[in-house]
Amino acid sequence: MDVAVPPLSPDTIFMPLDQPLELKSTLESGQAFRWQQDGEWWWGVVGRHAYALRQVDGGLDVRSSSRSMSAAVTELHDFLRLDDDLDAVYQRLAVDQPLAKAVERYRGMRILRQEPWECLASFLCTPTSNISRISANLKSVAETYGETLTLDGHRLYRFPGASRLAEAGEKGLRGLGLGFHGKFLAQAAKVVADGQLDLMALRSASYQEAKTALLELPGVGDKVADCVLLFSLEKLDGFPVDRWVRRALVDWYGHPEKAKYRDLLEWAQTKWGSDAGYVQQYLFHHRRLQDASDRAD
DNA sequence: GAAGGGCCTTTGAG
DNA sequence: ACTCAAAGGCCCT
Repeated sequence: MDVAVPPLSPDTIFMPLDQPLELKSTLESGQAFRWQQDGEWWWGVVGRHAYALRQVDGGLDVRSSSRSMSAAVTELHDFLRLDDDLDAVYQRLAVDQPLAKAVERYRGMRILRQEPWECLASFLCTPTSNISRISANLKSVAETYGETLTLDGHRLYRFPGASRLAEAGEKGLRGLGLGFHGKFLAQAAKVVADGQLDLMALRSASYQEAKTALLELPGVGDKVADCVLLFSLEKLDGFPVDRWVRRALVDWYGHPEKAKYRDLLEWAQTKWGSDAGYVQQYLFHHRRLQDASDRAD
């Protein structure tokens, strides 16, 4: 069946994919909070540039504020972790019932390789919050303090650097509705801006070394640390246990409700090794959306 | 050292 | 108008 397709603007390029990718679940599964859907296009920022992405047969249509489209494709490839062999991960997880179900539903959901500072700042805003509020908070922060980018008439904002948010301070951030998260974010911003913590260097550190360093920051406990490790610091064995993952582990794998965080973490890492991060993402997303649809009944 | 409890911001749902 | 919950962490017993 033929569908009328508007012509692509001249600077749209097609990026072929040889990996499973589903944009919606990847960008709306609580790992990144600033991508926005407008019709079939997804708008967001990676590095120094704005992007618009559209899922099409066999790949993505890409628009970017970058002058070099080859650099843009490289940057997206990195961001989307297309270097991970997701089908191989699926094969290893297929023996497990809840995971097989989650993979069937959300095939193509990928872990993202985010910028460590934005990732840390984002997850400092998550405790006892919810995804829609977290997204609103981070949007305010970026619009207030971030550099403006434009792409095809759309305005997007880079996430502000640590020194900019250190200047903003707790007051400025609380003023944006961040609540007590504003204090943690301001404090972390100062530590990073002062060079006391080199986030990028943690990419080449071990899981334990990197985690120990993150746990020094006020507002960073086991869970936030594991999110930053998994979503931005190359630690695919990171296994953040939040409310939803805990429910999944209790109901589907027989763990006691009050199991200690570190016992659950060790169990997951022993069982799934460096697939633990993907396991967590599928359990989280599956469980969260399942409960949401149950409530809608 | 482990375990339990109170507290912290804001927002939306019921 | 009230209570509950939301990708938790900290501090005190």
